[in-house]
Amino acid sequence: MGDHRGAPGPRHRRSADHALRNPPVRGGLPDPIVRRDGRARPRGTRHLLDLRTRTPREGTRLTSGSLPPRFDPGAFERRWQEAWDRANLGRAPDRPKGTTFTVVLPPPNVTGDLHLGHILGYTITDLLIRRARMAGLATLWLPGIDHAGLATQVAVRSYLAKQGIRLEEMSRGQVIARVEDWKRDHERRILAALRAGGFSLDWSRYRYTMDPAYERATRRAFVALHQAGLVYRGERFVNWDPVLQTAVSDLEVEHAEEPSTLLYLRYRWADGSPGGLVVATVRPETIFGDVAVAVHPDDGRHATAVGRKVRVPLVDREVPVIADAGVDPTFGNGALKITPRHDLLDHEIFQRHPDLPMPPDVIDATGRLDSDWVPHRFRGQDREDARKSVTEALRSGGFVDHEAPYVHAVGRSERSDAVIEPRLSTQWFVRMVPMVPPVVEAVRSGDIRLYPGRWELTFYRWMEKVQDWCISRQVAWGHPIPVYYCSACLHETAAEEPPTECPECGHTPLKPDPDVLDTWFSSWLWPFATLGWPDDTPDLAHYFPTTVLVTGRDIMFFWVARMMMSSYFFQGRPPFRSVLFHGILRDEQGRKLSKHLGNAPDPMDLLRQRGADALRFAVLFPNPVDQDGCFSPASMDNARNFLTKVWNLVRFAQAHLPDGTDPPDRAPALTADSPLENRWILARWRRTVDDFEQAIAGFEVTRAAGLLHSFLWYDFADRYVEVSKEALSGRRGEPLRHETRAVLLFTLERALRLLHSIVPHVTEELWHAIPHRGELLAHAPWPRADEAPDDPEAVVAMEVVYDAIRTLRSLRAENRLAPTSLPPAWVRPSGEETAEVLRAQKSLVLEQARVGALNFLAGDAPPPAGSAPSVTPHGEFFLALPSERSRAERQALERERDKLTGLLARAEQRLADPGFRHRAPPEVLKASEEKARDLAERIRRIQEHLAADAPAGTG
RNA sequence: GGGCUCGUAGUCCAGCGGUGAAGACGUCGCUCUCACACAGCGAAGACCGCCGGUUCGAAUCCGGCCGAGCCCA
Repeated sequence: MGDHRGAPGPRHRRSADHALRNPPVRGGLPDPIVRRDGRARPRGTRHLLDLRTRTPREGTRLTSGSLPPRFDPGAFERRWQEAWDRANLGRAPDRPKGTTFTVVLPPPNVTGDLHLGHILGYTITDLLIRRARMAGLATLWLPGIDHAGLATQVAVRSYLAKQGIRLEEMSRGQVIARVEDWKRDHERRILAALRAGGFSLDWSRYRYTMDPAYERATRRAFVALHQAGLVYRGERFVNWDPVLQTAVSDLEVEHAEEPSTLLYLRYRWADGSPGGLVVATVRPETIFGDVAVAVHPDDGRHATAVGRKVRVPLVDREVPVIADAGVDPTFGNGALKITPRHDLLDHEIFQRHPDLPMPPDVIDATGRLDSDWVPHRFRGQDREDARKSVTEALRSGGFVDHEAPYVHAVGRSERSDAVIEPRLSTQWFVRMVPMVPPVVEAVRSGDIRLYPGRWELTFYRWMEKVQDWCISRQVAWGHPIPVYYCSACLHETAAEEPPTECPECGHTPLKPDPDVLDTWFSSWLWPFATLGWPDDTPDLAHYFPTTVLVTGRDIMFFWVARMMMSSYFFQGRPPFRSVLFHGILRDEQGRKLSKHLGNAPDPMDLLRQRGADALRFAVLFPNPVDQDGCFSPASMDNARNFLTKVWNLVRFAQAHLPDGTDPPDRAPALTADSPLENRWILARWRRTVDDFEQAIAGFEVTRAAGLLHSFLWYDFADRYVEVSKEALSGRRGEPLRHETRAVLLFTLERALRLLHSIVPHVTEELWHAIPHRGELLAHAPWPRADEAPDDPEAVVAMEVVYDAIRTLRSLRAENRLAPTSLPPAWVRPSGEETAEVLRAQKSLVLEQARVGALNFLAGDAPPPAGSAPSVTPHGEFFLALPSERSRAERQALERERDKLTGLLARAEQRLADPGFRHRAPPEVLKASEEKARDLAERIRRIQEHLAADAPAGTG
């Protein structure tokens, strides 16, 4: 690989060879919009899924090193991905020296394709990873995929169902073969998307939750927990999915309010006396499994009923009325039918009354009524149908006292949407409670930090009431539970490798457990199993604990919390130092992006049409990633516009940097003669780096992106580039031209380095178009703030200058002066400092405000005749007008006066308050007084100007 | 039932005790000025959800209400 290290330089890039290897994007059509004709272009017609991909104009890309005016991601993204691959960019060192920076990729499920939420998480991570790598840390970003047991089997199941194939009718082996086909297909697509996104992962360490080594880690974990008594098998109530016919964990059940009917059923007295006990239920179909009716012991209404017997409707079976404190006397009539096999609470009550008989299941694993206790006519009916027919039978039998609409929480299976059936069954569980304390302590003490911090509260709450975790699943796709049963002595053996004989009695062969493990039972080992655990590998020693986990907060409990538990149990250490939770992306109407709603753009389409960089920038900015942000066509346009801006900045620089310009190894040394703009842009750059680093330290990635956006666009492009054109032209002398070129190049090159962490391809392409040192931007050193000097004076002075420029430009526009005219202007500065700055930077104001002269008025000089005034905090400005004052100008003055009057009123009110004068800090008081004086003075001057030509008035 | 988050211009969103409430999209003028019309310059547009409280001072802190969403049972 060594001989291919060199990245393609500009020469390589321009070769026709490359143009051929990167043909125009598929489906590209010529752009029908006339580009240079602003008038013909329809306004506001932009679409996210704009399929009119631009065909690169022949010739533009291949001509003499100059970049076309717009960038075409299709022309270079692939090429740089390949260059990074050749340079082994993502490859982490085997023997790292110094600080390491490790992230494990939350492994995408092979269930389906990547969605925008993945792209968001990966973009954030790649930002952190590229930055760490450029900063010289030993950086590992470990990729992988998750077999996603149940979820994938369900996906395959519905895929097959569309072809009329029923998964239930296939053998276990056939199911696995089908799912493996599916997995291969989706793995390929996921990996293609990860590459297309430009994510700098270490592919040499790629892992899959079902590769043999990972399976071994999963078995080791199970056996170790089994030995520790933290994994056990038992008959307990579980959430049963009757469609998929498997148990699922509490987390896989989604609760929602659903309308139903509450039936008040009359259970007649067994002794034949009139009346009976009225029992309320929403599940009449379970009455066949009743073994008692319970009332609260303190419920006076039913005191005499306790101890008597009632008959279960429709079957006439006699059951006792019992008293139990578990009954909620406020529900229905306060009488509860006890169906111990189909309701958790009923089961608890049942257990406190040992004399009650244990009934059979009256609902089977498929959700149908079945058992000797069920009358023949109802057997085989599905729960929903049975509810209707049983209700009907109860009504016609006169058992329904009354009925009422009722809304109650119904649990549905996350995967099949089937209503969960509480079912007593024998399953494997993990005891969670003993695993909680070190995790809670880690978060409390800050050993693991959650970002944003507000999630801590939610995290603790869940931890406090965590329940045992049901980990066995009755499906084919997953890690087999490594337990083997002896048919002779009934001993169960948990072992990493199948034992040949029963360790208790020597019996052979042993029967393996038929179930598989919950997919999260392998995922919760991800941060260390991927690094080689259970072996004592160098990677584990070097790269664990990992640095940060970046993930959606929807899997906080499924995954993040459980990883912490497993890590403290198996490693005695946290799995990561920080967790960054990002939000869920929504569309413009605030809906979750989902395939089902059809509002989820496929990231691959966006990647192909708009490029990885635009997509990456769009998910980070402008909507904050830590909230449930909105992803809209506008964000994509915004990103594209910004990248075009950066692209053109480089084109500008290219045009002004002569061949042979030195690479910007350090910030240019400024002299006492250096112009304000050069001092200012370097100071602004320094502050931008500082702010960027501060934002990243708190994982505020949207703010970080925004800082670069506003620096490059508003400071660098709108101000610095405009201001420096004069110097770059050479009209202000060669020494200044030389210095300005150096400042321009330094600032732009450094900004590309920071920006590279977010939009790697376009920055890499641009970096190679300007003087630089090194083979790849991806390997360039991370900029440091202290490379450039701070210069607070320059920052303040530039603000004063630009206030003046804005004021004069505004006067021009309001008075509709011709763009070419160069009217003279006057200023009466409000203070000596302002006066000094404006005097020193006069030429800058003349140029940027397009005025012919800037004259300074003494404090008492009258306003120049025939001029438009504007009164600002920095002074009074006047612009010469060709004729009398315009109506627009008068209105602007009046508006300004009214606004200032309002402000003054507020300021005076504050100053009139004795409390304020006594309690406010002196500097605040002083500032307020100055402000009020300043406002009053400016209002006075505006009034003068208005009065000066009031009679004319007509403009 | 318990908990969390969010209500700021037409839209998105920043600010989180003293600001003339920042920015973007959109809107309206002017400009195809030799990096960029996917642009530049200028303009209009917000009593910061409502009601109380704390404070000399509240968009910002506290309480209540109303509205939107999410999580857990």
